[in-house]
Amino acid sequence: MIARSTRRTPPPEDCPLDLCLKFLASAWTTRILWFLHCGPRHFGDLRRDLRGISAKVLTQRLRRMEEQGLIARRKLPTRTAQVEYRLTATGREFKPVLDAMIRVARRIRD
Amino acid sequence: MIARSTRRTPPPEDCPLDLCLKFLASAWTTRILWFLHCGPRHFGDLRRDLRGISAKVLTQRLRRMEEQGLIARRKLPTRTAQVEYRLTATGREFKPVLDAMIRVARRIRD
DNA sequence: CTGTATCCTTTTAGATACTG
DNA sequence: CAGTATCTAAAAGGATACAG
Repeated sequence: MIARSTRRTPPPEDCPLDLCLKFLASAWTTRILWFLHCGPRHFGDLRRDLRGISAKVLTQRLRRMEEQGLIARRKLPTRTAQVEYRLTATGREFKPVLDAMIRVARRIRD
Repeated sequence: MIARSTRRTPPPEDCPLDLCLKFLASAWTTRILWFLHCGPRHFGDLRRDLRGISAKVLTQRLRRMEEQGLIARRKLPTRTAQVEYRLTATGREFKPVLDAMIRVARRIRD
């Protein structure tokens, strides 16, 4: 016997999973997506949503997500500086993943 | 007008998303789950599956996943030391999340 | 084959102070 | 309100050598 194994071969390395993970690499990123699914939110709203996140890190995550095309940034023409973030069409594509995460979490918790 | 905002309030902080993220925090973890969904695999098989992972990091991830109850470790009674890792029932619960990740990745890629 | 031990780098994040 | 700047810490990961 020469063949070293008859085990099933794993999926190819170009698995789309890797692509998805490039987007969800940070725990904060996933949470930001979640909160924006409720609708557009201001920078300050997100800071309150994501209790504990620092302004620096929030800015970093938002900039990254903007580069990736997940969210869009818009300055509001208000008196005091205000900025609104909203999901792009691409960003909305992740909803099924978040829903699946929530479902499995509930099952494990119970 | 005193209320500072009429914006939708975000979901409660005990969102199950956080629980799920505790499991999928590492990119390697998600990939390991994926490969184990094909069936039980040896330590060396996983090293080849996860091209680029070091033995140290693979061990770290596997130990952590074992503690979390995602996988089970079993020493095989072979002549040379061999260890098999397989998903637990809890580990299998994550399949829908992985599937959703793959679907969105494919949509974004195209 | 399945790890452990060391050392080092990168990424992520927190704290704090400050600005337009 | 929405950031920037700076410094620091913790976590994740890589490389290499070595062990049972």
